[in-house]
Amino acid sequence: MKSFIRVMKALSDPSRIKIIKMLQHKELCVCELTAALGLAQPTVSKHLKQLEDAGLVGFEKDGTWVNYRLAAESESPYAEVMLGQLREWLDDDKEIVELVLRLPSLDRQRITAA
Amino acid sequence: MKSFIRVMKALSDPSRIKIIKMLQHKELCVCELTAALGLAQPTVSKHLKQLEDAGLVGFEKDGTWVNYRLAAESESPYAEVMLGQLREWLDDDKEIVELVLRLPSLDRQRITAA
DNA sequence: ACTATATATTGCCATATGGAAATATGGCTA
DNA sequence: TAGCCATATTTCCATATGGCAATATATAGT
Repeated sequence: MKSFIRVMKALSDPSRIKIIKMLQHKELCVCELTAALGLAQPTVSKHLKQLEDAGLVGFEKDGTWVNYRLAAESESPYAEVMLGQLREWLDDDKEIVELVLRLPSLDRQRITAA
Repeated sequence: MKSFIRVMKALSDPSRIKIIKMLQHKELCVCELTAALGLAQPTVSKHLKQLEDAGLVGFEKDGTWVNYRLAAESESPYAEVMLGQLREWLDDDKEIVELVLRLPSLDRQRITAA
């Protein structure tokens, strides 16, 4: 029950859903997610931790950068199913559409410069 | 997005999940759910309202009793899918098993008497 | 109408949660 | 080593949430 609740709670926040929907298109580092969401960096890190604890995302370190991606084979069956469902859901949500449209122009180099 | 979040939030609480898992077996009135969960009646009513707002349950009034059931054809596609998934999930959870085992002995008449 | 009963609503409290600012950590690079 | 940069952790605040007690509402039955 606890692991199930963890997944549901992780999926109960718009910011975390936006993160998942962006990660459907490509891996992103924390600074890119931070810029895209318009939130403070610690806030994004906290969200990512919750998503990771739920088995929804994973990451790979690349120097100082940490690239997050959707969990491929999660330990949680709930996470796997929900990630599958989320592939079909919310693609037409206004906020999601706008975020995804801006994804190609997201560049960690430019973000740093700014 | 809002309707999706509503469903996820509704499914983020153990008590509400227990309600759904019990309703998979039979319709139940508020007093039966209250007795089964060991919570105060207003607490259960509030949970039921959240489940209803999410499109997860419906009810039918029968005199003073109100019988709750799982939503058959929900307005929310998210609710429908999640109810389907929950048919397959958590059946082996210890707390759920115990609740379901006690379901047959749940009798609204006896509850009133006590 | 009056009473009793099942449920809903309201008000309140303790804890959980999302957010930002400040600080700590860890890995480059000079 | 020093210093910088990306990320993580800590701390704090405002709001949200789950719980109960008290009260309101509604429907029987007398």
